[in-house]
Amino acid sequence: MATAAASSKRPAVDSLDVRPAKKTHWSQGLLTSMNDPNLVVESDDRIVIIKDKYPKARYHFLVIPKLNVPNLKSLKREQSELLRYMETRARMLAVNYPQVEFRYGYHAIPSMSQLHLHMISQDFDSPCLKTKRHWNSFNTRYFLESADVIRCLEERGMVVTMTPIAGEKLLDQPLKCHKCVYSPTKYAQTQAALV
DNA sequence: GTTCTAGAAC
DNA sequence: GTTCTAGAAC
Repeated sequence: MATAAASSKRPAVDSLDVRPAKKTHWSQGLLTSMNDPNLVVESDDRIVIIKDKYPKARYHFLVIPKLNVPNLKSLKREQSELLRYMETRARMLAVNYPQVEFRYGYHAIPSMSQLHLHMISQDFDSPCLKTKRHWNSFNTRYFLESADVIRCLEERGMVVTMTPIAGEKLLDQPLKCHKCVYSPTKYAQTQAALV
């Protein structure tokens, strides 16, 4: 009786399952972001383009295939067309930013699961760009040009990247300007302060 | 991937 | 004192 009374008073919304979604491991975050309307900027039957949650430049997007493709290693030769399509969609989006220079590529050893093509403007002006590793992930060979990845897949039937150790080595390299010879050292910083 | 923080380095 | 770094947690 008491139970029946309580349940009859309960508003309809309570009958919906409002339990929070199961916690997923952080490395699966892209699969969540793909479905976040606040992040999605383009979408069709094959791909989703989202804003990077922690943009490392003024414009930083990720093109993600809807097909489950965990990483570069899992790509088969037949899927080079998908990679071409991802780059094409990225370049189509870039048309909206005629004055902005972009690069299109993949991280050699990404931390997040699900293949994602970075489309990043070359200003690298962002409060989220905080560490040497951030910089080097876009400005050393750690950043694999989309065209090179596609060529490799088509010529060799697989994407050849590098070992995690080789990746770490690149991320740990000294900072170096992507436009000129400048390399910020303690000495250079001291001299700059004196000028 | 990010954030936080303790200890090292400056 | 401040800054940098590596490790753990998320």
